[in-house]
Amino acid sequence: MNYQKIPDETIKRMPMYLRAFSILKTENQDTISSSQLAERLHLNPPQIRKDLSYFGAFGTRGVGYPVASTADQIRGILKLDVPQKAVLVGAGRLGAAIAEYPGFALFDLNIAAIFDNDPSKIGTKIGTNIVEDIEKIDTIKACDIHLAILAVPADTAQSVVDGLADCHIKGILNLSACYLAVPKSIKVVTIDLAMELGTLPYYMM
Amino acid sequence: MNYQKIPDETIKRMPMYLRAFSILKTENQDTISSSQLAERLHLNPPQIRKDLSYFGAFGTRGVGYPVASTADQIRGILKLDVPQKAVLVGAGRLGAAIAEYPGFALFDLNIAAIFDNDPSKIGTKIGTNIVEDIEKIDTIKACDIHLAILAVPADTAQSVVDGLADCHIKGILNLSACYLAVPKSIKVVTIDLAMELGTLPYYMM
DNA sequence: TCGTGCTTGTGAATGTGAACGCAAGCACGA
DNA sequence: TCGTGCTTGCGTTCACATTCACAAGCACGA
Ligand SMILES: NC(=O)c1ccc[n+]([C@@H]2O[C@H](COP(=O)([O-])OP(=O)(O)OC[C@H]3O[C@@H](n4cnc5c(N)ncnc54)[C@H](O)[C@@H]3O)[C@@H](O)[C@H]2O)c1
Ligand SMILES: NC(=O)c1ccc[n+]([C@@H]2O[C@H](COP(=O)([O-])OP(=O)(O)OC[C@H]3O[C@@H](n4cnc5c(N)ncnc54)[C@H](O)[C@@H]3O)[C@@H](O)[C@H]2O)c1
Repeated sequence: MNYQKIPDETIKRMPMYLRAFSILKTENQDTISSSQLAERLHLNPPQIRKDLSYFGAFGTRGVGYPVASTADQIRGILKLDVPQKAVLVGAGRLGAAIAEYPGFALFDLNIAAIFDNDPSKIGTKIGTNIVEDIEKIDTIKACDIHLAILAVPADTAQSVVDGLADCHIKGILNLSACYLAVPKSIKVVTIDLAMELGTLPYYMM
Repeated sequence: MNYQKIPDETIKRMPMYLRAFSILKTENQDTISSSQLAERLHLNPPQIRKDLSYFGAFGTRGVGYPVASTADQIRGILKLDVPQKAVLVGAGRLGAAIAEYPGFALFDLNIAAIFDNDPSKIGTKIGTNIVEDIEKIDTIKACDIHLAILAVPADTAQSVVDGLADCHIKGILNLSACYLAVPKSIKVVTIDLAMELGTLPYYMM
């Protein structure tokens, strides 16, 4: 048994690799070397080789990585080889932008349901979904949905999460500026745009 | 001279500390210990002490950190002690959500101008700003604006950035999924929501 | 004025990830 | 069939970040 823990940083880069390989496929390039790929992504070639080698030997020495099959491998690793459904909670400004964003399709991630608690929003259509009442969040249990995107105000985020935890949700993308307490079985990624913008002035001369 | 390079990871946490201290101030708590703060932010106490100590000794042994003055110190470190203006390029779905988001105010970050290239958007009002023609991006040179938020399609992002580089912009928050080539004087932070969501299925059992 | 208790500040140790350099080994042509 | 050139895979080294452990030192009360 040659088990080795895979660095989180490697996992974070995998979708970038998948995107690159997907694009290469549309360009009809059938192999790519680590140095060519590194140039595209602005990484170092050894970084890419090490990352991919954590999951096995995908490349051919002297040639490079076969585009199509490596893309399939990465999709399998990330569990993106089957379409994944996500629920969006919070149909506000940011939620609406996300609901209409076509860019998730590249990863076969689909927003399959939208919930809000504002009566004026419930029943309206955003993208291909009708906004439903957050009280009925239980209905997603029957829908094979395991991802959630959270675009509600920070002070209500925790209560929404508590509800999601009972609905087989296993991954949450949290867009509000708060810590979320979740059972260990749920993975949370928090993105706080204001905080990211707040670091920038520091680097100015 | 006791110069020491400050870890990037420390800088990333500073806005979090600033937010916490700002909130504590509104709660009329005048000192806080590293362990109390750690509990709020779900960090380890030594992490907080080390981070803050990179910038000097703000705390009092036996007591903790004085809320008001430490907040001021952090604001100074992050250059958020003076209001910072940002320009938003791309008044689409995501851009509009950001333009109307009040959460930047906590850090005294203000969106002072919005640009787009779509004639149907130019002239319309979003939040407190009128959308202007991207051709006139030069006008920001006179406005003391050094931050930019980029919410344009990935394939036009680089051309917009080339224009911004001539306009005294020193920091860019890039929301599209692409690498941006910039002079060394400009700091870029890229956030790709699709990529972040794409990592989540990996962690599912 | 002095002692006690508490929390900071910080060097040292540990852990984690990035970069390097080279042996392994496939493809291809002679 | 064998040699050459190229690129991977990976052990090792290096750099960075986190955690630990404890001395330093302020506040407060006796
Ligand atoms: N808009 C941005 O650019 C931006 C930037 C950074 C962070 N954020 C964060 O993203 C989150 C959403 O931002 P927004 O601008 O879309 O806010 P918003 O107020 O426009 O939308 C919030 C939505 O959540 C709904 N909601 C409130 N409580 C709910 C509940 N208990 N259950 C279900 N739905 C509920 C509201 O009805 C509303 O539709 C906030 O936490 C905000 O801090 C937004
Ligand atoms: N909406 C989301 O949830 C989401 C999520 C992740 C990433 N993104 C990324 O953010 C960016 C914007 O997304 P969006 O959903 O707002 O797209 P959008 O198409 O709604 O908006 C893009 C805007 O940019 C403008 N534009 C195009 N070229 C321009 C130019 N040269 N100069 C100035 N303006 C120009 C367009 O007129 C449009 O108003 C895209 O790169 C997208 O990939 C969006």
